[in-house]
Amino acid sequence: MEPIAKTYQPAEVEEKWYQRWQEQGFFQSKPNPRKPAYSVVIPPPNVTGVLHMGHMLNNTIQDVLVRRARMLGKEACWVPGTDHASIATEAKVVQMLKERGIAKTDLTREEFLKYAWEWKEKYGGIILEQLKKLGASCDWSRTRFTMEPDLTEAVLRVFVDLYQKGLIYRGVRMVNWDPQGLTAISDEEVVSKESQLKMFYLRYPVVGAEGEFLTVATSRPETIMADVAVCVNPHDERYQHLIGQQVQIPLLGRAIPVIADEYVTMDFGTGALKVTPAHDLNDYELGQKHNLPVIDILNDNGTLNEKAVLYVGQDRFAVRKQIAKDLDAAGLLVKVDEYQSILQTSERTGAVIEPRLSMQWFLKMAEMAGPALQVVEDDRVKLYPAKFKNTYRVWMENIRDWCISRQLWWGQRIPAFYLPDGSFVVALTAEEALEQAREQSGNSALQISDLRQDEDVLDTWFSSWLWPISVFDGFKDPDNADINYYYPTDDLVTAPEILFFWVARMIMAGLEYRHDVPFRNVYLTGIVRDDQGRKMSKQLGNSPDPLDLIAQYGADGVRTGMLFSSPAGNDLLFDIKLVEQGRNFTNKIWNAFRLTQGWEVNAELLFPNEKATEWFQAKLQDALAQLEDHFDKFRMSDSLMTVYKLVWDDFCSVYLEMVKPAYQQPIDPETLRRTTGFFEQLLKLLHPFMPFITEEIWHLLAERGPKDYVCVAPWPKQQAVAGSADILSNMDRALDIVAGVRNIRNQKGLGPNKPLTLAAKTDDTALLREYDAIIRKLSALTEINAVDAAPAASVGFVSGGVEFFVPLEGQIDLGAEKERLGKELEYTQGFRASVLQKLGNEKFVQNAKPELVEKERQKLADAEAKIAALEQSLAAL
RNA sequence: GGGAGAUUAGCUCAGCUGGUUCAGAGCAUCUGCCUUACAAGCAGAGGGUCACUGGUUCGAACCCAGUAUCUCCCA
Repeated sequence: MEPIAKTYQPAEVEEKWYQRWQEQGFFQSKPNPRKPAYSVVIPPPNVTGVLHMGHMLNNTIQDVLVRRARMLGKEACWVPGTDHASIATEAKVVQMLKERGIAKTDLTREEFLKYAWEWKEKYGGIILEQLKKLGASCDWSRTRFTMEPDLTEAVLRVFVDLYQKGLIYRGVRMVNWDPQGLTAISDEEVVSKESQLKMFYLRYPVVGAEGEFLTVATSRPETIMADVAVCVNPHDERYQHLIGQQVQIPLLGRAIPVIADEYVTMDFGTGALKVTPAHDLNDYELGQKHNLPVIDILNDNGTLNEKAVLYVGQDRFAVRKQIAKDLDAAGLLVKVDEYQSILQTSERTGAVIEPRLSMQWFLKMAEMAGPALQVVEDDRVKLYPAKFKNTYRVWMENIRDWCISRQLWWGQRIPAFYLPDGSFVVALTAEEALEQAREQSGNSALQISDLRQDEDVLDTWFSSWLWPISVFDGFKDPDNADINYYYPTDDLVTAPEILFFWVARMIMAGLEYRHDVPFRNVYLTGIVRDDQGRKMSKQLGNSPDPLDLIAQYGADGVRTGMLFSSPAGNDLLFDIKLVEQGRNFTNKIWNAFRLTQGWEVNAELLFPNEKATEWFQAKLQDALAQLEDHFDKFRMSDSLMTVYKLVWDDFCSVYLEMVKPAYQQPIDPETLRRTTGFFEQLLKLLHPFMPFITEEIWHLLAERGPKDYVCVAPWPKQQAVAGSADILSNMDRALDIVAGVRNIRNQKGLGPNKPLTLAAKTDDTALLREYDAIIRKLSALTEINAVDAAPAASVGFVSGGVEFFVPLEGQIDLGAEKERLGKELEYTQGFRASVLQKLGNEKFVQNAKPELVEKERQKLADAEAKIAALEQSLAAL
């Protein structure tokens, strides 16, 4: 047999096992009426994206849940896929074309889409391949894409349906315009950024009052050409005389009225607000209220149009700089202040958002929000951590209509068809549209070519909100076996930032189209940050490449590293040390395997390890119960930590040390059998976290049948161990004695193997006799004796209320020993005093639970025994 | 400006319905060890006025009020 490597080599085994799992079809799922279903849909990543640390965390958690469910005997189904990410993908395609010298405007829609699909075929799905490296146990045969034909059809049907229900409408609204992406985006796609801005103070000459000015503060001087009024607070004494007068727009000279409205804050700026309805939402509302006109001076791309009169064709930011100079030159600029404010930017392109009036499609939210809030309030959908329930409620109660149209080509084209007269019909196909159009217009001569389909596409989230239904073909075939079996799905793992974008809307769609929630539990992960708490980003360059990490530390190491510090909902401060710790853990497991692997069996030997195996069995069951509890509460890092400590501390540091034979000595068959059994149990518990190494060792540990993989092994069952509590506490006492001896070895600088003896001052020697072999083995003692008094020249310690002594001829510092015992005595006396005080308190004795009072009495008795013992020891010195 | 949450060891976090002298884990730290499974390791140790101030209670990290600081969401 080849020697086994001293350190675990993940690269060699990961590829192999992932391939075997797939060959065996372990990840593939189909409805099985004899098993309970467990389903998860992946939050579809952007089809052209690459794996980042956030994906790693998110998908590791999903895989842990799915693998455990599979082992629990459920029909586990994890559906993978990607979304088409319209803005992001279109931007990338536009960029690619630009590099080839092609402008989007040179292409027809069809030509552009051809390029886009080409791009998607080339780069799409890379991320799914990367997930395999992580070990993700998705059913790849079910991979879906939000723009594939079936899912597109689902989207269009839903659009038509909601339109017919009167929930979708078309209207002019102030939208968030992305001048770079050249599209409207929804409120949820706007990112507010704290920024240092400049506040310009401009003079507006008062009409008919030579030399008098009204000073207005604005951060956007380039929009003055779109001003239609200046507004002051009606109670502002400074401006009373101006209300109803007119002022001139600086440079431009156009006269606009001074109006009054309580909306204006008197102590912000100068208390005079320029009103620009076309370019600010609040101004728009103010304009509506006061019947003011709307002057839109911006083009789609953020340059000024001819309505601006000045600076036509220049970009808004260039104009801002220029106009400031020009105003200053004209003596109309009073001053410029720096101030902190919020800048709205596009989540997709990073461009500064322009509030802009335009015709868009909207989905009414009010009707759908009510039920979607209710199911979360009722815990029919549970959020983890629960604090997000509040956030969710606030949002749902203040929800606004959803702008679902995007001025892009990459996406599902809105199935609205315009008639020559400007009216429109909504239908799934052009043929149906034609039929409707003929009926609506009364013109039976209309042809398809007379209809013009809406140019816009639908928001990507308008596809993703259907995901839990559409991946199971629940729209195409609402009564099919898959949807009936897998829906509602069980758990959804995603980031809190898309709670509204996506989670809330999936709930709405689920209730609308399946009359049931889309999932029962939503686990919200935190954001992966670097060790300084900064969000990981490409720009900062503070994000490691996940695939490099896997190559370097192994997928199992990376997975556990990510989970070590990721309590639900909290951000994860990523530190490479965590991954190292994960890698070290794989190595620990590997070496435990090497140890047992090296044992030679001697069939003649008797079984000497009853106590040790009985204890580990109890310990394992204890840990299993804790583990189940953590899993039930979605406490992933606690689950992992429970297994980590069970394996490292209890199995490796204690159990294996208790049972392992002396160097080059053979082992008895029963110990080997039981140890191997324990190891198998541990591999099962470890498997969801560390799929690769566990599969590797599983197969090295024993000859396995063709279908015998830990990946599909049954999860250990909880079973009561008779006398478990005593077994555990007795061993704790024994191990505490071991620690006492080891501590003395350390303090006195004795080596770990120097033969020592131990004397115990007690009459109750039952425990010592029972655990004699274990204590002696773990602390390298030749013998343990019961004594009546402290042996001369010995160092002592107290454990479990009993005094122990290690005789050490000529190596004791009497003074230090006295001091130590004195401290111990002092502490114990203090402890007794506090217990006495409690027991002396009549109200305590009356009010507290009887078993609590009894416990206190026991503590008192223990303390008194200990004090007596310590006093004797001190006297003996 | 409105709302939510947080503040426990150097760091990241547990601490369930108040009840082991004011408390736990992992990592980090310190000390000693290359003791043939593992130095990616072993053994041991130290470390906290539970943000602050009051209150309720026989008893408070835990409940209440206020203060401070931080984070997130919304405007």
